[in-house]
Amino acid sequence: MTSITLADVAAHAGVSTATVSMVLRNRGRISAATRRRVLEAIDALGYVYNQTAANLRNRRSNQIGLLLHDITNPFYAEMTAGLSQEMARHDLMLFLANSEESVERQQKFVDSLLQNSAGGMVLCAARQTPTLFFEALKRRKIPAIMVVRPVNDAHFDFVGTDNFLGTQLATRHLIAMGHRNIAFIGGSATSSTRAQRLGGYTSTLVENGLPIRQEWILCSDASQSAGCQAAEPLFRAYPAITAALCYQDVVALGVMQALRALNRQIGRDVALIGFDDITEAALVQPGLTTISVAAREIGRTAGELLFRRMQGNDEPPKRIILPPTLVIRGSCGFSG
Amino acid sequence: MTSITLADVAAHAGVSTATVSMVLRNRGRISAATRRRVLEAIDALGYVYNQTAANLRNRRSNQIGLLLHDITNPFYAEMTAGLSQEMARHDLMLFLANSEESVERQQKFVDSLLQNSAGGMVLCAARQTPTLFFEALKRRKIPAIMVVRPVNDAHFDFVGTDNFLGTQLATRHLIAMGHRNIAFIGGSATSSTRAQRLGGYTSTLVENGLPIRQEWILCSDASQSAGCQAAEPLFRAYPAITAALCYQDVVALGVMQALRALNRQIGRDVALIGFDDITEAALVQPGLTTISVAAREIGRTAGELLFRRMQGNDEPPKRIILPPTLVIRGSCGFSG
DNA sequence: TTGTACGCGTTATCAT
DNA sequence: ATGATAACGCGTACAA
Repeated sequence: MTSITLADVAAHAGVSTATVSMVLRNRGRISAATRRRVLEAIDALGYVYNQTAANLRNRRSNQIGLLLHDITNPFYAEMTAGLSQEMARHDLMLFLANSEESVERQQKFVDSLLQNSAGGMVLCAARQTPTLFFEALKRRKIPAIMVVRPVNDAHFDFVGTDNFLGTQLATRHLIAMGHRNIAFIGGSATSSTRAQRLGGYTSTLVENGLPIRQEWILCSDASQSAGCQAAEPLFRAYPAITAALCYQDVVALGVMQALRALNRQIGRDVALIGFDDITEAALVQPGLTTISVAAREIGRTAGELLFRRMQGNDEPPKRIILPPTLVIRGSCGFSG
Repeated sequence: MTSITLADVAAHAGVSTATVSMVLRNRGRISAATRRRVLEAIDALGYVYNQTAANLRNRRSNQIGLLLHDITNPFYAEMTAGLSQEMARHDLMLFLANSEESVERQQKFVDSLLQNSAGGMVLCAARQTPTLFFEALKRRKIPAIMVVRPVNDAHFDFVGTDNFLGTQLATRHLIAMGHRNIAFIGGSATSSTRAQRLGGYTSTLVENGLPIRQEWILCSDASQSAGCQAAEPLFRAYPAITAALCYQDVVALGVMQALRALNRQIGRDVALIGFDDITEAALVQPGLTTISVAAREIGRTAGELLFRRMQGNDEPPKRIILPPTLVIRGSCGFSG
């Protein structure tokens, strides 16, 4: 099965390899007749274009990489779908890797991308990523878009959501519903995303003359069980709390569990708001009021921007912040 | 930024390119001293291996493709995570594409894989895939593993679950709980997976001397809303139905909605079983009893098998059927 | 439109 | 036992 090469096609069509290459890529000025002959030869021989040879010659491939921590997280799955769609539109191939927050795996993936002459990458960097990683990445001239988790380096493009505004919206909503004792549950203490969300919450409390109570602000891992474990002692210790803003929907789902265990009815005794608007938020009973961050749109936007960068666009780095929206469901009750 | 090549490394270390190549790939007989010199040179020059050049020479890449219809479906996200993990173990790069059931997009992706000399692929073929597609794929010598959706061609390896056994387990469980009037809701009429699941259901009914009522067997799209729309008229028309077996969890979630709208309590008035054991199944209230098909395990297994095929294993095509298990939650009640 | 040097590892064959 | 030589994989783009 000695494969057919572009040279074979050229010979069969009675033209040069340069001509065939130009026909294949719609470049240069080729007469219609020649073009037809070439296309016929390609068809007759069953020629398969060798992208690898082209990539080698071009010193650049049509492959881009997406790094996440966990594709299983519905938020990231949705984002991936958006990016994937955008990549398909431009005939780019998408590499996927899950870091699972491992800096080593992340580094390995990026190294592989470089070895494959990837055209670019979209990264949601692992939590403990050292500054060195970004420094090294900058030196390579490969376009890289950061998503979701902002990076402390203005060199990189970033696409994410307005965390601050998101929790502002949420907190205002709770206050408008009459709540005065609002807890904040979830997130890792070292997360800058959390800092922003926390900021939206605390600043809105202050604006409304409400006190900030440190003991009502909790951290938790990004899982349902962690949310549940964090929430139960909180609500037990402070029965005055009538509402909680959660760092993530998945945490909010855990808080729901805790409240059920405490026999406090969600939407009546306690109002709950999440963040992310994952699919599950619409499925639980009552539905989880949450901040929607348009995960798919983040993916799509990152894809667009990356594509432009790959085309040579060298405007200054951009920070694209997609506006979050409040999605009202049953978990805050429906009274004003 | 003229990049460092293997030849540069060789020059710097005072050896030939062959030697450097052998060091990099741990092949052949290289003395420890030479090896060290080469490694030092690599380090000193900041050499980046050019995988593309290697792929061109090898006429094969370390890249493999995964085709799904929708990464957003939690079942497939989970499977992807399993495959991704397996690929990372073997230093293989994973291409991802969503066909969204489009035969064209699927073909395009596979063509791209061929053009990139992919080492193999894992496919969950689009629903209307023509036989020609598989015929053409067979002629290429590239390993391809089919997952989840079986293909009518014994040439291909397959990894999936035992749909028949799954619905047998589910139906037996319902019967053991005392149900006699059991509906079957969901799936596309043309799906062979559905045929199998339906078979497990009907044969178990027959085994137990229960009648099969065609009007209690419904199709539906794979969405919550479709499940809801299908279920409501059914339960309205046939109040005698006390249990339903759903083609998919996502359909079951819709059926739950419908039952709530009809004021029939799930787990008490009507028992419900799903299929897939997606994350949401554990989150809804009451929890959805379902058939777990170990999505992650399917991905991992497909990855293992693909890797072996890429290593040259040419045993006859395998059909690996992972056993499903019944996961009991609240949606069937807890009485025996 | 064409001729052809080039991108860069790989490995079979040969040398010491 | 170690290492060198050089042909090769195949598309691209520039000079002619």
